[in-house]
Amino acid sequence: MATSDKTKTRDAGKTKARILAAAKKEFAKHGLAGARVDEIAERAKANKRMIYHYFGSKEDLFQVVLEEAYLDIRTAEQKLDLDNMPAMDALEKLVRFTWAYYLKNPEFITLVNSENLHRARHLKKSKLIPEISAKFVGMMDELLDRGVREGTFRLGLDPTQVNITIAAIGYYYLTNRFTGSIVFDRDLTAPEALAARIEFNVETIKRLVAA
Amino acid sequence: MATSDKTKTRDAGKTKARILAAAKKEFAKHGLAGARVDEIAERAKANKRMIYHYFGSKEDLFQVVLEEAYLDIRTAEQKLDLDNMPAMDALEKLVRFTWAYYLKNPEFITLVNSENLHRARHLKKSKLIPEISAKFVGMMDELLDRGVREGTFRLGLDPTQVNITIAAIGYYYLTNRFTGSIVFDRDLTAPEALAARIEFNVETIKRLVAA
Amino acid sequence: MATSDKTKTRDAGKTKARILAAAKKEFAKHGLAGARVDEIAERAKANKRMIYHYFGSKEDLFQVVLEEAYLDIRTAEQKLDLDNMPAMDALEKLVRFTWAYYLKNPEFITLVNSENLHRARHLKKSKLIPEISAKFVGMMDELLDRGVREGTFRLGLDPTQVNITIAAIGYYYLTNRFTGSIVFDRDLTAPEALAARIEFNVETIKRLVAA
Amino acid sequence: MATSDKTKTRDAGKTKARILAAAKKEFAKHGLAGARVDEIAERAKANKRMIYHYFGSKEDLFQVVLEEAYLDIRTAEQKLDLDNMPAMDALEKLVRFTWAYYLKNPEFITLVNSENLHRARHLKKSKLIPEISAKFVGMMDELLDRGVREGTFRLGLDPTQVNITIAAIGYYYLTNRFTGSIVFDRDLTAPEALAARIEFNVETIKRLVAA
DNA sequence: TATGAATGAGTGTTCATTCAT
DNA sequence: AATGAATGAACACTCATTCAT
Repeated sequence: MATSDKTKTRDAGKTKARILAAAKKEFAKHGLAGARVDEIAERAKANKRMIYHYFGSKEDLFQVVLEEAYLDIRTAEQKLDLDNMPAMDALEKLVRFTWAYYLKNPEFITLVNSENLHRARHLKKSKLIPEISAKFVGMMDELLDRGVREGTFRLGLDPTQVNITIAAIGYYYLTNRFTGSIVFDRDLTAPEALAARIEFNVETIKRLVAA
Repeated sequence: MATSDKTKTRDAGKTKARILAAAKKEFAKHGLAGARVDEIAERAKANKRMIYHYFGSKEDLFQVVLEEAYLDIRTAEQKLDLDNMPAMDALEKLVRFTWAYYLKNPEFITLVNSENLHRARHLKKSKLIPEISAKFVGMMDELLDRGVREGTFRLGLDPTQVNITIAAIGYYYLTNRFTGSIVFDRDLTAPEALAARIEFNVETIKRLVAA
Repeated sequence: MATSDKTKTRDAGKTKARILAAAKKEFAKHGLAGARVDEIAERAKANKRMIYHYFGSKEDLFQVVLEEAYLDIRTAEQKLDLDNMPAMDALEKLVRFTWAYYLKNPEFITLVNSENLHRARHLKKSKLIPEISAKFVGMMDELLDRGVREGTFRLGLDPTQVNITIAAIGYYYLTNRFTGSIVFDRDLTAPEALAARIEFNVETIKRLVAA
Repeated sequence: MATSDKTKTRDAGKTKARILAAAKKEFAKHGLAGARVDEIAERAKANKRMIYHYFGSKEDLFQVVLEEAYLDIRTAEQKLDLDNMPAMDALEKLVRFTWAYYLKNPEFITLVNSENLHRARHLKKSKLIPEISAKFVGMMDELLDRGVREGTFRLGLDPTQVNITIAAIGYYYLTNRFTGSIVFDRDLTAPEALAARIEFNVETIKRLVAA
């Protein structure tokens, strides 16, 4: 009788998940400093006290949100199955995936920006991130090697630089699309503009690695 | 002797300038939400009241700081004198300049990030920005045209995409160097790392535009 | 023992009531502009934050205080039971009641003065006031009609003018008793002075309506 | 040569007068607490420092404004020349004058209200006010005596009560016209409403004093 | 597990007043 | 006589966090 009519509450896992989802939105929208704990609680339809119960503090909550964000993108990348196609195709697939992921998960970019404003203070404390990052880095190592062997990639490319560049040309466009739309006097957020950008990016990367 | 140790006071222009400089640092360090008006006042050795006297509000001050930042980079770009050299050299010069400017003025990046978090709310109100942006955009238009005429650039390149890409590969690296250093397990801020990155970027852009 | 000395805490209703009572005093004493939120909090032995939690803002709090004040006097008037006596007696009763109410609730006058300084900005937003005012206005309509039927009141009296006049001769005396005491060089606040005034007012109204 | 092109400035008397006029408006509009010294300075097109130079402080300025206000109405009353007509006519003339004065000088009412909120703190310090008030009070003494002698006024009327009542029925209506318009669901500020009120007031006073 | 009430230290902003010229 | 710059105390309001149940 006690819990029967309150299935929403009294369920630790769900409450925690709702808080996390709400926090992700709030942190993405306003950054760490601008985010409001009250707002997170309300959005999560959870009592504010629960946030402290489960996560300890606003900053700790931010760290968990951030870790989850990285975990999510890295997991998705692992599922790309890039090994069963020519290296050049695999690379294009990765470029398109990265762009699509940023588009579908705009919080990722804002969270990372916030974290960099804080000089990666929270990420440094994480034990999870280095682990999952290693796999991601290894992926590009192998891909570039394979491309060289296949004769389509040039030799001597630094995998980290390539990785960063792939991220950069998508990430920068999206995070700066608001100021960019003013500077370039053009709606960078329009569907056609987005479509044009990804094609341009694919071309950029292909030319970058081409043998 | 009387005024020697108080040269700072009773000079509206200087006080305003000190406030602006202090605000630039504070906003760059903590973002709009995280910045503290008290801190700005203290750093500027000015009375907090003066900030409101000269700038109206924290947000208005942010807008002025942002405008000044854009004005500064656009002014510096205009001084590059790119017309008196082959287009490919001019492009490389621009890439190197952009990178150097970001490095020397790290606030620029953080301010722009902050502004994008706020969806360019302040830039939209500015009358100055569209004006100075137009010139900047025109510069690339002409450069690409000339490169094509000189036979070194390929045809059909979108100047805006090129501009964005030049900014992206520098900006992203720098704004994300803290999380990046963890993800890639490598000190991206080390002088050698910076040197390597700019060379990589020059290569990237050259390959992008090459005929 | 546990809760005995802290009965005030952890009771939303009581806290709210304490804030309202404190606000009434503070607003009455200093007006809207002169009132201090800190002072209200202290007087209410409540945290300042609670004021904003329950009432939103200083102005909103003022509006609630004002509404309560009007509600209180209108409720008290409804209890007068003026129907079971000759109209002239009823009118006198109302005059005496109004005076007594002003005397016992000096905040009412000051609050209304404050609100008029602000051109009824807050009252305009209220949905409650028009409702309760209608009943009050109707009361005088009926009373004057009855007085005419009973042959003691003259015909053609405007109920609103009578109402205003009854209020005026009491309200003005009390709100201006401080400057009045100087101008007339006489202590208008002395008990005898008050007693004399109400008798004079009864006479004034009786002569005003007499057939 | 020095002052020729600056006739506005460098004239102590005029600056003082402009400050006084501006202060009257500002105090009338916002009360003592709500009034802003900056606003007064701006309205007077005077330097803020001048206010302190001439008047010492915000409160002292308020006192001067208040004294001037009382001085003005009392002076105007003295000019009414009530002796050369029947007492009843003189009384009516006074009632109409008082109403007209309030209407034409709405600041008077608001200033007096403000002063009463402060329990006549400033008026108490004035040496001027008791003097000029005495004459005003004496006027009614004589008028009532004469009315009795002429056989139109009843005996035993307290001049102070009559004075207060004449003021009350005009003052209250005007000061409370904003809340009144809501309570009585009628525009008390309309020209017709004002015209109706003064006639009602004349009737009220005539009936009050009638033999 | 969950909650609504409560808090103290800020946080942006405003104000009357004084300083230096 | 007049001014623009500057100030410190206060003000309305907010926030992350804890208490009591």
